[in-house]
Amino acid sequence: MCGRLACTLNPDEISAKCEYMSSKEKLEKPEWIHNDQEYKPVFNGPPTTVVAVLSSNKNLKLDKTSSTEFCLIPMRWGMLPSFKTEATGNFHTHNARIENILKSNLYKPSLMSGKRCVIITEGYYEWQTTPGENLKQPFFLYQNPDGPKFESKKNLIKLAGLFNISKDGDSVKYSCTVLTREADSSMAWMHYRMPVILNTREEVNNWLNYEEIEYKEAIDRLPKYEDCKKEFRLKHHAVNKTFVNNSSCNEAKCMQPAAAKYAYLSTLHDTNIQVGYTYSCLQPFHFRPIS
DNA sequence: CCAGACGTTGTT
DNA sequence: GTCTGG
DNA sequence: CCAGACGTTGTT
DNA sequence: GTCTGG
Repeated sequence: MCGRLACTLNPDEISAKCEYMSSKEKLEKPEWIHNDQEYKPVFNGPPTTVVAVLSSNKNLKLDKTSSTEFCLIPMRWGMLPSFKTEATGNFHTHNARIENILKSNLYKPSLMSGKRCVIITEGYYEWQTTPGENLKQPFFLYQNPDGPKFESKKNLIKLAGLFNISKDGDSVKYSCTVLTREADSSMAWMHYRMPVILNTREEVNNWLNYEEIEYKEAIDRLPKYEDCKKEFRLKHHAVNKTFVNNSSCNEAKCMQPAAAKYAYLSTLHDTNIQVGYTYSCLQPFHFRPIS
């Protein structure tokens, strides 16, 4: 899941939509930190794309700290392990299972050093697989009260993640990964995993404020999709597979609604999902069937 | 002791 | 089939 | 996530 | 770096 995303807002728009309550009880817009990676708006971004990431500024190993408590910083999506220095090969992870992060050698160092972050997206893509058929229908998932009018009132989807800082020759590279968990029953028809989504300021603060909230507590406080308010539930529509499947096609048409290629998909799924809705033919997969 | 792994995804 | 690159 | 490569020789 | 397996 969560292997392709979109974020078409410019840096200033993102900052405005990431306003948070500071420790002085004031609303603050996070300042952008500049490194040698560069965030650019993206319509169809695969792992390795540079994404906008919100983090506490205190664990970023900066020469000077930013003027805001939280800040935005460009990071490579696809976390490089902390134990690799220099040319890291291609060992990276763009998703991290929340079930595994506490016992994993890869993620424990990030958790222990407070490298918790929020990956800023406008939406993400998911490919629905159908058992027994070699067909995959891509969908775009997003939070936009106006539906698919991408020009106005864009709402962001904030994904809980972890990050790392690794040496890359003479420079320093920031990289991050998105936490995933089993999909809620209303989402399972599309895919059996989903990202951990943060909606409220409190949820964002719980995850980023690593000095006040230690990692085990922070993980416990991560919200479950099935508990989120109706206004935060994701919308979706089918998208054009010819465009979206090709990660080199970084164009707005990737996000546009398209007819699902197969009749059963368009009749059952080409509407916004309802809370509690389950598509009985596509239960979550399991690694091994019980029985 | 040293060597080698360290991850997710999909999927039946 | 499996790895790399986008 | 998907798409595309998957190789050697000789050498400006 | 740190844990597991030999």
